Parts: sequence; C-alpha cells; structure tokens
Amino acid sequence: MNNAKFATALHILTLLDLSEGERLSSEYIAGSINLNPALVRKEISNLRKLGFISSKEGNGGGCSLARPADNILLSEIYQAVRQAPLLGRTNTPNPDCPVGKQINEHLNDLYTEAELSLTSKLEHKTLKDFGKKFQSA
Amino acid sequence: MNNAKFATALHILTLLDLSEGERLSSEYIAGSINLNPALVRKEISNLRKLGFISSKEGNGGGCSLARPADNILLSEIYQAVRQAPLLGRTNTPNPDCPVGKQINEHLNDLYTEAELSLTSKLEHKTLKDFGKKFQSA
DNA sequence: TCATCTGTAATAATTATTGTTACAGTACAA
DNA sequence: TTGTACTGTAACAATAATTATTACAGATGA
Repeated sequence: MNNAKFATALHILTLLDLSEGERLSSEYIAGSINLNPALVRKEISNLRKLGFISSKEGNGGGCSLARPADNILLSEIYQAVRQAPLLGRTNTPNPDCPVGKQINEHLNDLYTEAELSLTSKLEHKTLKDFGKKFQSA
Repeated sequence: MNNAKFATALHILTLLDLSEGERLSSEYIAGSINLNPALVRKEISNLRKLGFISSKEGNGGGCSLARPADNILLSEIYQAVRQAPLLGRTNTPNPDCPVGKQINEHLNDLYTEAELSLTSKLEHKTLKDFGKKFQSA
C-alpha cells in the first residue's frame, strides 16, 4: 500500500459528497487533487465498478455518488483500493528450513489479524462523517 | 509499506530466538530467508542500532538477540521497519480548493488513528509468542 | 598470517507507481 | 447533422521504490 490510492479515492468521494448530487467532471476532480485526469478516471472507473459512483458520458456528463454518503463506510473504501497486505509482502523463504517452511503461514495469520483490526476501526466511520470535517471551510 | 521488511525482520528475530543464544551468521540467515546476505546484514544493522540484536565481527562472529524474546513486542518490530503510513501516501492537492486545502490534515489524522489501532494489536504479542508457533516443527 | 565474518558503500536490475498522450464512443445542443 | 464536451480505456513513457549484486576494508579468532 505504498501508493496514494486511498487518498485519491477518498478525495474523489469527498468531493462528490460535498457537491450534493451535482455531477463533477474528471477534469475538475483532477484539478482539486492535482493529479492527471486519466489517473482520476481510472480510479473513478474502479469505484464505479464497485458501486460507489455512477457516471454519465457525453456532454454535461460526469460522476456522482451512487449511494448515500452516510451509508458508505471508510472500511469499504479501503477495501476498494487495497492491493497488498498492510504489513507488507512476505519473502519466499527456504522450504528446507523449519522456520522458512512455516513462517509465511504464520505471517499471513498475523497480517489477516492486523487487517481486521484496521477495518473494524474504519467501519465506525462513514464518508459523511469525513465530509463533515470540511463544512467549516 | 509495500516491501518485505517486516517479514524479513521478524524472520531474522525468530531464527535468533529459536537458536537459543547461539550466534548465527548472516549467510545462514540469508539462506533461510532466501535473500541476499548483504540485504540481511542491512536489516541486522538496523535492528542492532535499535537494540534488538547484538553482533560480533570476525571469525566465529554472528548475531544474537540482545533482549529476551518475551520482552520484545511485535509492535516494536513494526516500528523498527516502518517507513510510510499504513494507509499509504497522500497527494499534493490544490490549495485553492477548499477540500484540497484541508484533506491532508484530515487524512493524516485518520492515518494516525489507523496506525494506533494496529500497534495496539501488536503490543499484545511478543517475539516469544511468535516463536512458539514453530516449536512443533 | 590465514580464514571467516561483519559492516558498509556503490551500483545494477527489477518492479511499482505515476504521468502522458491519444482516441473511440456517448450525449447533448444548436 | 455537426460541433462540443465529456467518459472510458489503452498504450506508452517517466519516475521512484525495492531488491539484488559485487566488492572490500576492518575485526576476530585459530
């Protein structure tokens, strides 16, 4: 997870939340994130396929939230962009060593547990909650 | 944290725990992890500077635990190899946008909270606990 | 004095991530 | 029906992170 995908996804969804239903273009969103529009469209595409966003092509098009923001958990957003375990990769250790043979299994157990600890934390926060932090802006 | 440093560090420390005080060479450890000895020595160097390991140069040298394994928390090992926030980087958003201007601050709060949730989980596990999983091998 | 090992640096190779450009296809509006 | 403004996606380039390799000075004990 050494990338900015979570930050990007949350930024996109926050803008859509605060736009109150009005469709935003990828160009506009990219301007706020300060990121390439094509990258933004890629992340939008991902979030659309997962049902967070609905989008409309063509003139006057853009995207908006497909679900109410108080119904979107930050844990779901994390899952949407998650690619690798939080604590990092494992090695490919020597199977002839008693430790090497077993360690990945034990590491994966630990990684799973760590992941659960994180997601259960993020389950208590909604996109709406996050968006509220910006209302005084 | 898209690297295998945590896995590598824990592997090293587990081997040292199970060797029961006997010094191990970086060559031997590298063989178990299936990693380049120079990389292993780098990680050993890191763990030594942080007080987890003591090492001895020269013929018959090698490294061993500097602290009892039941006194080493997995959270400490995580801290030893931690480089970037768990949930990833932030972007460098547009400061002229009300969301872009504030989002990194809110993201960092969230990242900190997530980090705490993880470390408090890992505080309940010691290197000894982890090593015990291998005793039936 | 030799062999073995650490510690470290320099450098290369590989992979992950981000950025760029291009363009077909959709939708609306004049 | 033509123009304009978008999305969606692919192909590719550039940059950065990660891992691998090699080399060697210095320590240590036999």
